[in-house]
Amino acid sequence: MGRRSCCDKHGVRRGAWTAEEDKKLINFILSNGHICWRALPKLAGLCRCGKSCRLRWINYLRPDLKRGLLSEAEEQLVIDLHARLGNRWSKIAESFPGRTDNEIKNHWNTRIKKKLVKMGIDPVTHEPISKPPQDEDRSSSSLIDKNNPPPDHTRTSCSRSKTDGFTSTQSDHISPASPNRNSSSTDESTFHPVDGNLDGRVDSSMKGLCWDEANPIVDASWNMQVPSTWEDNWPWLLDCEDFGVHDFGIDCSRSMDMETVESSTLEVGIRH
DNA sequence: AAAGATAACAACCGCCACCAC
DNA sequence: CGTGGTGGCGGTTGTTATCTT
Repeated sequence: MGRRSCCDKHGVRRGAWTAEEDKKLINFILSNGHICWRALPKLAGLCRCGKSCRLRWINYLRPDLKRGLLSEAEEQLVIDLHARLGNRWSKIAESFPGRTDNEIKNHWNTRIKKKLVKMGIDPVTHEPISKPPQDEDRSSSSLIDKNNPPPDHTRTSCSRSKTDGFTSTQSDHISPASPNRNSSSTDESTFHPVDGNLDGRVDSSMKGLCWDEANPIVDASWNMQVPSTWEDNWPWLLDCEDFGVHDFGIDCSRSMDMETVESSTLEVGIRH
């Protein structure tokens, strides 16, 4: 509709973030929170667009991020949630404290998808591909009951519509129950992770995998843990030898009393 | 050891929802 | 109510790392 992108492309850096930029961003957010993503780059002295800063922070710099590969249990839960929610990665990511939607999405696209195909399961429909593998161990994947087909996410490209959820740009067989991140009618309102199914039925593969607040599969160490030191949370930044850690006021955060850090990080956490 | 293929992941883009005015 | 700004989401691409030949 002709609206300009959030950032003009002139004078705005793109591509991989440098350690220096990371430090500036971390430093600024820890000190001030992110007041306004659009204004942040200027205030933090970054030649980036706000969107880019937000993404970098959320996907990579947040202190509460878990790193490393998804565990088997996490992977299985992704599969189960995907079967129910479709490609709504942010919703799926909500069940994985410390993981980002981007991370889960990437993991899905690069690993889980292939894994499922190997197992003879269509990663889109979660149905067996063509002839169902008779003797294959299907316990490790949650196949959806034929009477309760999974949400249709056969589209490879879709746009979201205010009124009817997804509008297909490639596939025209959209089921009415298609996932719609805006409508709470079909899934999130009725899907109870603990129950493990849309209507409370527990599919066998979900037993023992259901998200349980009391016994989360993933640890709960994501609650905006306050970094005690820079080395603890952003150790890779210290590897950069092009500039000193102290060049960007990092030291001030180190000496920042914990109350300040706590309030600022808490603020960041609360805002989202 | 080098080249090509593949996998993994960070980052970007475009669209949409929400909100303030 | 309409418009514009902003944040958030999902799809896609680009780059780097790893594996294979």
